[in-house]
Amino acid sequence: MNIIRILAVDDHEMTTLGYKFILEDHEFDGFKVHMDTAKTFAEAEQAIKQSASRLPYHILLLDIQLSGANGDRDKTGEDLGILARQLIPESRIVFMSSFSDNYRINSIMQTVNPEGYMVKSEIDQKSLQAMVETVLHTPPYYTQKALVAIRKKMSNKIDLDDNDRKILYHLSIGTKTKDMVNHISLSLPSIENRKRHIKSLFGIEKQNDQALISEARARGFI
Amino acid sequence: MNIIRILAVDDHEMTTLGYKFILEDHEFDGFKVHMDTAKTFAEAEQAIKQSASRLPYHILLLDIQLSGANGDRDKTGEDLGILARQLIPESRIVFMSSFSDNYRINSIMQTVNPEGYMVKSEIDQKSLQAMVETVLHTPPYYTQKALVAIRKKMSNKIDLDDNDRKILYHLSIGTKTKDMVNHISLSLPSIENRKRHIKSLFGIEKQNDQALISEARARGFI
DNA sequence: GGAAAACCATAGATATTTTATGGTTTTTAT
DNA sequence: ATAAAAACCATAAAATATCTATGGTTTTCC
Repeated sequence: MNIIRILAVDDHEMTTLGYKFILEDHEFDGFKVHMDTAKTFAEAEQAIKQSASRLPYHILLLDIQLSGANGDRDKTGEDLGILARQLIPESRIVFMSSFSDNYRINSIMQTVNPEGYMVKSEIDQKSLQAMVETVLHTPPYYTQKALVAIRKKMSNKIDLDDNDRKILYHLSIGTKTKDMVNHISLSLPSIENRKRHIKSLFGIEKQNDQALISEARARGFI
Repeated sequence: MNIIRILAVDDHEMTTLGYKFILEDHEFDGFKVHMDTAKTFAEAEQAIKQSASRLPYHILLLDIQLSGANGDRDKTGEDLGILARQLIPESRIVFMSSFSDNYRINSIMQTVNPEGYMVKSEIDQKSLQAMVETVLHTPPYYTQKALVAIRKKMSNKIDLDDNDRKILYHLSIGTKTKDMVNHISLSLPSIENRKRHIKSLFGIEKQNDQALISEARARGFI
């Protein structure tokens, strides 16, 4: 009987335990699952590094938000994914996203290009098992809400460049426009111009930042 | 018992008949299917227009390639989709694509943004029925191979503008570079420059058109 | 081998984007 | 309510990027 080795990473231990019980107990066709778990970025990082030199994990289940010890600017599951792609490229990577992470899907599709993407509210016993099968044999596996987000992205005709996206990102986290010059290599008037330009692309000329943020969110940019 | 009205369009009559038998015979939960069929762009166009003024179709199943009477430059299922979105915006649109149409998926996602996309080789009784249910209740519905194509698109970091895509398209249909000036409003040196530029984006500097075409295909641009 | 097409390089012309500057309007905090 | 901060807007000059004309070299294809 083959063993499929999975590493599940989530800062809520109950979550990874749930994955573990469901998948280790299930009778797959031709293999059994063995699951390791990690609660923090550091733990996961070490597990991935160790596995790289010995037995690489077949599947990584990565939570996106990892509330680490040191409060604010933490490493995320996305960073773990990028690391794993380098160290164990043959592993299948699946993101376990909460709804609020959904705006990240675009970035994650480009930086990690995961074999699977599940929105947590849609995860149950059946979908977990189906995910493992699909990801091993015929990736990708996306849950319905992930598909909705992906469809929204794909149908979007407007393409913003990197600076535009940075502006929207900083707006979304409350950075003041005048302070963006410290994070984006553009002058203040340029940033203002770009904001105006994006607003016109979005069809919300002459409106304020709040309108821009909510429109950008509705369009899946943030 | 509610009636779900579907229009299926395909130049192979057997195909639409297959859809019709499968879906009209099946016992859905709370509704029955009534299906009309059309073999040509013109027939489908008329059916859509008529339905717009009376009872709009709930679902449209559109083949992409419609070999019409007049040989070459025919209207495609994509054009039908665009038309239908205007005339009966409440209808759900599902494309039935053969594998060779797959490069169109990007364009179709932007021009029509269909509720479903099925690759024909993956269509069977079960998937057809699942598609109807999903598209009515929680779109979108994509088959596995469609997902693979979508994933490829999403993970692609390189964004080419309209002129770049036109150049690749014309290359793919065998237009000579020097003749592209008749189809694209750029000078010859510009087109040459852009080809060089795209090649460098693709990491195939100093290679010929053949390499460019196959790389563009591999990356899902054509 | 010769013609056609693809490919490459340079420099001037165009177009776009950025920036500096100086101002007006809106928001925010007290 | 008012003063300060930030957002917003407009203009013109500067900097960049893109396009084009031209002329040449290499590759491809009969």
